[in-house]
Amino acid sequence: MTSKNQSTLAVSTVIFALRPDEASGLMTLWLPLVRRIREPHLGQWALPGGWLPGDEELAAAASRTLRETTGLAPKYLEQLYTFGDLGRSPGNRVVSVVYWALVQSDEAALAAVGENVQWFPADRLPELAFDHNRIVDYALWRLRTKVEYSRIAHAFLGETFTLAQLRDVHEAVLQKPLDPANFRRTVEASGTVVDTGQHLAGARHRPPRLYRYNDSSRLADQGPLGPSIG
Amino acid sequence: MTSKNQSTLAVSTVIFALRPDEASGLMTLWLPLVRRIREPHLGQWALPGGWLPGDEELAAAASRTLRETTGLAPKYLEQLYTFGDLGRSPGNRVVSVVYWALVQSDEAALAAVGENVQWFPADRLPELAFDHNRIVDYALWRLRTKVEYSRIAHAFLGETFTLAQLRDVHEAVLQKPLDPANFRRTVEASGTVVDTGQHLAGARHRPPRLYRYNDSSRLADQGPLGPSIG
DNA sequence: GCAAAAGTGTTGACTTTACACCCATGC
DNA sequence: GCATGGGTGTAAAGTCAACACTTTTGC
Repeated sequence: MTSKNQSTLAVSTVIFALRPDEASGLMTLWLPLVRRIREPHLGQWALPGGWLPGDEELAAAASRTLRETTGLAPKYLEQLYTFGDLGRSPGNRVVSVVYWALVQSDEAALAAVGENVQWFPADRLPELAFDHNRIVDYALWRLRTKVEYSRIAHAFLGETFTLAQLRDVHEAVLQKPLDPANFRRTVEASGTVVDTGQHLAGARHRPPRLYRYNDSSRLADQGPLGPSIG
Repeated sequence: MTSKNQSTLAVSTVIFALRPDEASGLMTLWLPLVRRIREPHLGQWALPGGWLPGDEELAAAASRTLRETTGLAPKYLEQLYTFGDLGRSPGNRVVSVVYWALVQSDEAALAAVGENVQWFPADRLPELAFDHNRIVDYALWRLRTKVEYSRIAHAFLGETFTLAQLRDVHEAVLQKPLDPANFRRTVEASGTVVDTGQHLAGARHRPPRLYRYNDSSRLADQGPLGPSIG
């Protein structure tokens, strides 16, 4: 077991959701963490995950462990990186295949929260177990530098959405305001969304159009690797 | 060994070098493959790699296995993706952490070539063992869609180089001709290369300037993860 | 009508692209 | 001189950011 030629394989997931900041009211990124219930790092917060069974696909294992620990089912799931530094865990060396996931805001609200599962704002995290702070930093960087935002934004939203909602998502991820006029033109030109013809009434202003994500436009993303949706 | 909860960990590397195509004389991407000397897939060509020892860093293992099998030492080494599909290997499930590497053209010429190691043009490969064709496709896609070309180009070239050589690299990777005038301006504006003041004489035309790669400009690449150079 | 957000139009700044042209060397 | 690639200049086309302005709803 603790032989020189063995490493243990684990799967972890960084899960992002978008919800309003309690103080400012602005949409910000949050993520759920689980409290360690055994050594090492007992009591500290960590990313949800678990050991990889020999008969389960990597993405399926990521999906399952995060469902078991947090009750969440991701709309978007993609491999992030594999961390395997010798010193990242005391004792036997652990190689972790890490995924990153996005969940819808309303689903995130329903997620199990308790003594051992809690949401934290992505840029104000406590000190996490193992090298998990580093992992979250990298996941945040990937989220923000990802060119293909339409799919990401779609993962945060429902089936239909207004351009203002879509813009909110982009602004929250990029952490800067976007010009509504220019944003509209950019999105329309990209062809990643389709006008449903419907409008959203109720607000005390002109009813905005509802759009739907254009499924036929999701190529040229991961390249030859098909996009994995857990 | 063949327990339900065990997977075997391997490390493989896709190595690229740039060399002139025999027929056209144009620079194209080539990669070395090793012949399988045992089952499964005995006799087929495969990516260099090996099992991961429990006491070796991932990047170090990638570096070592490709040195042992091909004699090459990469100037650029980066993690590509982790492949772990259940059906990718007969028998026990194998999870492979795959790296991609770039080597200098002149060094590639010195590399061991024999019955069991051979170079192939990247876009005309034979049928490889396991899922290695898929892995190479993905590595090629990553190479071509990588925004940060200067470091990549530098990895293919020597310490000093002319802008024409640098342009050759870019043209080979992107597979399209580039305007020499505009290329020059773009590179000079980027600040990734420095004029050495020296010139390269001997050709029967105006002697081109020699440039050097600017080390202080290599940030904002992998983000929070430091670049690994094996 | 008024406020608020949806949605359209326009202009100037900047970037990219195409190509004309001069420069310095070997033969 | 002539051929060859190095290196410079420049104008048209295209892209992007800022912001004025019109439209449609709830109250």
